[in-house]
Amino acid sequence: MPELPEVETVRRGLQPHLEGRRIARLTLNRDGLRWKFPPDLVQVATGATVTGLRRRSKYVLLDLDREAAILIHLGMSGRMLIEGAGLGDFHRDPAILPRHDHVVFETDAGTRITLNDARRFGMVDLIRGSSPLLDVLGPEPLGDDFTGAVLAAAFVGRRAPVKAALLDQGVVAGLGNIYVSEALHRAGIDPRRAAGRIGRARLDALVSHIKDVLTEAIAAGGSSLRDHRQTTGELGYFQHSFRVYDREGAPCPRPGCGGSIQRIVQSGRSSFWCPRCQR
DNA sequence: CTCAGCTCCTGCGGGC
DNA sequence: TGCCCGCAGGAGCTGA
Repeated sequence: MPELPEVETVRRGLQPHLEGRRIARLTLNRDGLRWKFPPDLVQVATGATVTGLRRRSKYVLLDLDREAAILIHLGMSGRMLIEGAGLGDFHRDPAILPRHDHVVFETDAGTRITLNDARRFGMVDLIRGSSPLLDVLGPEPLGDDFTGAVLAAAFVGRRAPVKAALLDQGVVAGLGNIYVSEALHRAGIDPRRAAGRIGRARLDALVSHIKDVLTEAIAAGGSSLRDHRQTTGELGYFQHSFRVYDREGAPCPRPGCGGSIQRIVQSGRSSFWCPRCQR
């Protein structure tokens, strides 16, 4: 499901239900996801008040009124569902199976917030101050400190394809398979090109297109692939704005290009691009 | 250090 | 209709 825009959409959906609320109960329905849950998670969370929700890369962080924060990563298939008092007729999609409800928060407002993750690639951790998971991350792509100069420095000497380099969360934090393809198409860059062999002007443009596509996707409530929903159950609609992702064989949307979208596999993952206008 | 491949896990859609 | 295969939004780990 989630790249940066989807995670930001989740954070915004959770915020009114968690910020300033006390966690009345935390229920773990298994001993972990990708990794085991920390042993003191329930004890630390129970009774704590959530003072704020942050996002870093694809992580959501729930700051608690004690020296700790709950870190959540949704992996590939994680979803946060909000149900309960005062939320009207929340219709739970029958495709979201209750057997994958792994973590359930209940707040003092009577709201139930459930992490459902079929593939269990997600993570829930408790962090004090920093965390090795966060320490390795590069700059936020929407931050002022993510610039063409920074990207150029990160790409020096790198012979990996730019597609793979942009998926490296240590280079820039939060891009995933969809938005990398979209940004490279907008920038007119061949995804196979060695990262270290892209000129500075083109990197400046690439940075600008990355910011644009992420900003547009957040404004649209993210992308809904398969049955991913926002926390409210509504669909994000940015998938209708994809120019290349999952559009193999479609005409290139760049005006006057006339090419057609191709799918190739790089490091085991699909890339979508137009061989005519991406060089 | 860098990089490609493998791995974790379940569900779904397409092809036969 | 039913089964099998490939593929899916991530990212840590391994070994070359």
